[in-house]
Amino acid sequence: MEDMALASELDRLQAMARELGAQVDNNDAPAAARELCGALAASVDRVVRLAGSNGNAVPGKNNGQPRNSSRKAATAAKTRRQVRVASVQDTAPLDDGLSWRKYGQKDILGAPYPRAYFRCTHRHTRGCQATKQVQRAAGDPLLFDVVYHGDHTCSQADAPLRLISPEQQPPASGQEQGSPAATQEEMHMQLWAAEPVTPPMAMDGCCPPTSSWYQLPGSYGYAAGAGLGTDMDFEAQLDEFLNPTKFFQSEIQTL
DNA sequence: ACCATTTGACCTAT
DNA sequence: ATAGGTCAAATGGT
Repeated sequence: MEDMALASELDRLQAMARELGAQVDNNDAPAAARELCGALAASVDRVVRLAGSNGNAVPGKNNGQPRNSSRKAATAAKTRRQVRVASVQDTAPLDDGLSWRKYGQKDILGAPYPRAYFRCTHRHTRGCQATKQVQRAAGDPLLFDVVYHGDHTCSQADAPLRLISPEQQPPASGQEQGSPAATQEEMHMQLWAAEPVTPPMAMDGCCPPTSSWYQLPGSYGYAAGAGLGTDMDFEAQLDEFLNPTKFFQSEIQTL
């Protein structure tokens, strides 16, 4: 349907705008370029706003209406985190430094790339229920949408704060593991890394020590961005998109 | 031999 | 009926 195409295009636009923004940020580009980039971002913003508010329910976007309004969704409340990772390198597998085991892959309707399913390696040995899904963003093979759900109960916290020293340990993002306050909540976040040299890494954390997010090394540029095909809140996306200085932005919703 | 990945089948929700 | 998610046998690498 055309809504799908619209959403896809918007996602592409946002992705490209962010990519551009990162480029502009990383290399001290001329002021003109920055300005242009800002204008572009604003334009994309307006388009997204129009699309989202016109009653045009953008597929895959949660326009306020709880898609899973049934009690089933309530009972199945799980933590869920979305991360968008941009790899400027290429299609190298996302490596967040944590032990995941791939257990499936599916072609997703309307998506050019299949979705891969991973679970924690220690699922059986430690009963860790954490899983993640990785899918290439439509239109931009360098963008990966990574969705984590479930709490890591395994103490893979052996994996230290990898963000601090990327070359030693891949970065890991914090999660609310062991944080009871967050267990009933859904956390969406986009994380965007753009670094020409570093290998693509999804900064997830298998078993983060706290619910806070780690500081990111300068070599990574993070920007909030479009949650493509998932129930991202549009306004939140915009806020994040319009605040590139916020390296991180997370929102919490209940399913 | 062990472990991870691949991939078609199967299950479940819509 | 269809799509998304998971299982598990087959396969390959170390």
